[in-house]
Amino acid sequence: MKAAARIGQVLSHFTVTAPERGTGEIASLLGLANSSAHELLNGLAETGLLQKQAPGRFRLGPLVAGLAQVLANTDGVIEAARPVVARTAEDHGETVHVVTLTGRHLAALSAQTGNRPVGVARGVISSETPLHAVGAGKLLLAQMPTAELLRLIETLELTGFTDRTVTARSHLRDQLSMIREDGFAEAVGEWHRDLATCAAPIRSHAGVCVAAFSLAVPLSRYELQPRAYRAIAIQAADRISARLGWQDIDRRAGQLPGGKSVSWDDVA
Amino acid sequence: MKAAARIGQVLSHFTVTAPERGTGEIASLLGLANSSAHELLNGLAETGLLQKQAPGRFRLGPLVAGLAQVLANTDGVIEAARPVVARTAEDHGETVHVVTLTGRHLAALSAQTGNRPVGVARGVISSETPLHAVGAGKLLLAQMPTAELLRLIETLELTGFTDRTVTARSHLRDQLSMIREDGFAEAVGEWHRDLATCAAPIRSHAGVCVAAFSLAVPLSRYELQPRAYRAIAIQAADRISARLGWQDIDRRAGQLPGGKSVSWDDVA
DNA sequence: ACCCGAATTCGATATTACCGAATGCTCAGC
DNA sequence: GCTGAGCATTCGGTAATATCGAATTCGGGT
Repeated sequence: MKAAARIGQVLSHFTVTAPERGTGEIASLLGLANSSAHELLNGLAETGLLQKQAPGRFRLGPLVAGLAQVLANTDGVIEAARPVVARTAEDHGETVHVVTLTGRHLAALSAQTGNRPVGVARGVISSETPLHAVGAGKLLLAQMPTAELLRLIETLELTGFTDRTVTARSHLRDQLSMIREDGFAEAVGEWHRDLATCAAPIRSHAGVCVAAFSLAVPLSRYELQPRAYRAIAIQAADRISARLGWQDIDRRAGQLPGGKSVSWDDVA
Repeated sequence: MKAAARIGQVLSHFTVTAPERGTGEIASLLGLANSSAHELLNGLAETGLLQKQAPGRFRLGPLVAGLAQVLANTDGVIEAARPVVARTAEDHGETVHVVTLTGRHLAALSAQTGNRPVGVARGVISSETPLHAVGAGKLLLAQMPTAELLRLIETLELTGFTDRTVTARSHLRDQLSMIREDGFAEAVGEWHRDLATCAAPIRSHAGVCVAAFSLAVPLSRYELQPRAYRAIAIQAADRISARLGWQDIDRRAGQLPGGKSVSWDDVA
């Protein structure tokens, strides 16, 4: 396997639920010999991508934080989203995320917890979040090029978490095409019984969906006024899109032609 | 060269001032053939550490943002610093950083810009920041194990930026030993003529300095009340240290025995 | 003091990272 | 519309190194 892929795999195993890992742990997770994992991890620790806490205990390192600062300062989406995220979290007191898709996993570009006593932790959106059970996941799936999407769906593990979880592929496909037309996705009690999430697309100047604006709300509050949260998410996403230079010509008349997505990875 | 080190190098070349790079660019920066750089960059883009904007144009990718979120949720220092950073930036309106040392470069663990019309951008602290010309750099140097520090100083490029920059190694060494005793460092107009920075150590429960709390202020405001900023930095750093479990037994009586620093990398 | 599990070291082998030359692509100038 | 320059990209051969398994050391627990 290529070195870059290997290192990506290693780093991806450092998660919110397991932020510290050992040599043997990584070895078995990747199916490598302990000695190989040892060399990898220690190498990464020397460069600063990881940090050695104790012999054989590793965490993500300072270089990650540094790179993230660069990203936060230079990435158009994050930059444009910053004030809107802060404002929305402040105004409504709910947890807010800006999310993209990395391969088959979600990644939070920014996160802000609400200020209410009962609320959702910022950790809900991470690489471990099941795509099919949160609003942002569904929305981002719905924006993918159709061919690629169909291939991906086949390989997704549609774990059932509650009785509301969508576990049938056909059902998911139907939902996604509706979401693509609506420009809005929600998942109410589909992952955790007491969690509701919804999301709206953030579009670049070219009209391509580059991220999702996501709201995570305790179910008890969400079901009091679902329409309101829907409006909040869409409005916030549109505001960010506007800051990215998107001209909302005819939001109601229809979406982009055929949902065609331009990605340079498609040249394969 | 080892793969981990190579990849660290590549990523480190994506900076605030040059957030987007091309194949040939990286190749010449690392002294590789174009084809090698090509394979590296595209590999990284596939894993999500980088993002391909156009053929041959790369930026940091969503995986970096995701990892940073993990770090922000699980790293004790960042976690403990979050409220203090927010509070300090809010109260005084100045730009605030939490900084560590990665090899020979600074890395910002968190950053918050002030809200004043005239203020310092958050980008001041990055891997490109000269160690010897900002408070955080000096402070972190001063906390290093002595032997390692002396070796590092010899290899530092003490570029002169203004007439106040410390460019003599002997002068720097003297300053650093004072800083270690004081538990405070400042750099007034040593990098940019109109910039003042100061920093105080953040200590873990074991008393080891794990990061620096840094204040970046326009010189015009700083020189009005330098003592006040000093107090703010020290107080904030101490507050964070307290949240990390540090018992400040005798701050005035003296520092840690000999400034001995425990690092698992020292076993070499 | 002893033992057990896990990390680390070490040498042999297969993988792949690297290079240089040839090709393809995009854009600027004519 | 054509041509040329500067890139990125592809490809095959070679040298470097990632990987493995066994032996050793280290640290925590009894």
